[in-house]
Amino acid sequence: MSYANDMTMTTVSRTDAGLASQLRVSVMRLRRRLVAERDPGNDLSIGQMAVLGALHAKGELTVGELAAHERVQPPSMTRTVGCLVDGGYVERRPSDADRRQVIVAITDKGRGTVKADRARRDEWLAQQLAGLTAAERAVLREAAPILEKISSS
Amino acid sequence: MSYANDMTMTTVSRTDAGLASQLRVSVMRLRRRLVAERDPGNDLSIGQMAVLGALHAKGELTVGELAAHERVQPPSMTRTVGCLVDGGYVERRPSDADRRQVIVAITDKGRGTVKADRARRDEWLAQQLAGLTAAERAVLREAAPILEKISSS
DNA sequence: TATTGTTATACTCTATAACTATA
DNA sequence: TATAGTTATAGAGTATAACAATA
Repeated sequence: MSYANDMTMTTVSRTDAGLASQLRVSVMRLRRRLVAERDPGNDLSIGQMAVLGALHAKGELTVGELAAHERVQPPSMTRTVGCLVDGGYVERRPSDADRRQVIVAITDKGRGTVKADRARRDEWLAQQLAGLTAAERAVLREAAPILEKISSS
Repeated sequence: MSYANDMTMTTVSRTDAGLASQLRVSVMRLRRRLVAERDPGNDLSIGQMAVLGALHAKGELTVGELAAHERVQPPSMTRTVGCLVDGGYVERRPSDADRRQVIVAITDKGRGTVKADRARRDEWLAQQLAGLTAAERAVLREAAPILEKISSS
């Protein structure tokens, strides 16, 4: 990658502007495909799966925390959580520390659903990756943590 | 990248399964950030912007072509196009070849909106890219077309 | 009095079904 | 008769406003 070091500052900037465009389009398009490859045996909506995913990662969260995490208003989260409770994917209980708060916890069924859904998406993506060259896969292996770094900063 | 060639088939598969997971999470998260960085002076919905983007790229399309492109039913596209017409972003006219078809064409205002919206997203992304090392940017420059290839296959 | 969450209600987006115009 | 698009109507998801319980 030594050629990058030979560029002037102006050239690097211009190239990066193009990179931003290209990367945005690539990411948007790939995400669309990944969403389309959702588990058909899974009747939960995108929003419900997002909440379940957050709970799978963080264990337990209050309704307010979930609303903030998903950037949604509290009443919307109340509704979403209600659907998940009805389906047996999560359980709801009042907090001991502050009895106004409601703690939402994922159930075993919920964990299973998250894992199955992810496996389904990964299966499609892994097939696509298998169609690449080893060098291309190596590039993506390097790129993934960089994309992650960009998102969380 | 010669190490990949030394791996057994099983090892490669196992590694790629992990890569699929990692890549999926990275792409999903980055897309969420990019969507959040939409132009606040732009009151068009995500779906409307997607249609405008398609027209910006392809010039003119019929309602049916737009519906197929956005994977939406024709009545939904009729409605979306109607909103865009009301806002002056696109124009609608019957096809000369087949008078049942309705051709939708983007206006100058529509083109301006697409460019402003993309500039806004690219601005945020370019800032993030500027915080990377030259080597990391080089990796992303290689990765973008590979992500594109995966999506369209 | 302020905060957490819920209920009531309305709006947006998309879908299916029925219809009109053209091929 | 088949196709392109529209209109009518319904369902899912989310928002704001008003309210109940707790701090």
